[in-house]
Amino acid sequence: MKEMPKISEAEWEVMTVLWKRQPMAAHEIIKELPAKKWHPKTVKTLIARLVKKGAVSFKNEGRTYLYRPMIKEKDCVIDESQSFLNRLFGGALAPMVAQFVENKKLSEEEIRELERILRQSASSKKED
Amino acid sequence: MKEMPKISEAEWEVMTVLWKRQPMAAHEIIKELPAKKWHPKTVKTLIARLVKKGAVSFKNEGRTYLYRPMIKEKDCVIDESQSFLNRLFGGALAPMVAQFVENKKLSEEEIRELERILRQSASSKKED
DNA sequence: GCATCAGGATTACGCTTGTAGTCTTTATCT
DNA sequence: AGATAAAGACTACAAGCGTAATCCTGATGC
Repeated sequence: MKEMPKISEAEWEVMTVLWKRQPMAAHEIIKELPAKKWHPKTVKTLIARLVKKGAVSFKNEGRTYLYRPMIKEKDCVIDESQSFLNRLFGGALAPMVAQFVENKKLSEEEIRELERILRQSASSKKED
Repeated sequence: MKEMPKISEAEWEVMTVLWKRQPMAAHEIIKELPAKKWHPKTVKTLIARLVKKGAVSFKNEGRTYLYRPMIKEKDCVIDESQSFLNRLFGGALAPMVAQFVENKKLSEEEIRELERILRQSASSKKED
């Protein structure tokens, strides 16, 4: 497991657009972001910090740069999810799920969807 | 929904011990925390900040203080959970659960437990 | 009674984060 | 060619955070 750079909340949004399409120029990233959320300069700063952290790389394409993520979304999500689970639920999945389903009242639809996910996991397990 | 003060990661651990038992004196809190994780002075600082944020109150008990949480664990958990879900999964529960069950390979046992939780939610729904 | 100590109050300090602004260089418009 | 604009580099700056140390005051040990 390689050392994940720590991505802040605002930086995360930048990563999100880069994970969806890549590589991208700075102005494209800016355009993708929820309008008026940040000043373009702010986004530049976020990008620069991500580069410094090693989360994003760039290639000189003419006078401008093309950026691309250096870390995989999945890895980051796993990382964050784990720390969330540990911090709030001592690492126990069941109470976490319980909390969520209790909190957001789920529709029949959603419940069935979740059950499907679980059963799928159960069956894939057998094949190991 | 009242405005939750933002609890940092280290502060969260202090809250955790206060939520388990309350009220507590500073030295008790320090003792409850994973030994050697922080210097006692550090814990004091954390407590002081929680007080300033309004997350913890104290009552003068002789020469020392007894602290107690002013915000409910449940509320904080809901708050954090929501922001986690939004940040990483755009608020969609199913992908989040999918990610977790995929990531931590669950035992049959655990899967059944989760199914139980879901079915319970489904049935409680009928009674509304 | 004086020295010591425990506990809260205050202060410290460097790093991160959110949020930009300024500087420099180069391309482009007129 | 000079003005302007766009992109990246560098600078700014306050608040929050992790991590304590120092200060002050009242209680306690001898």
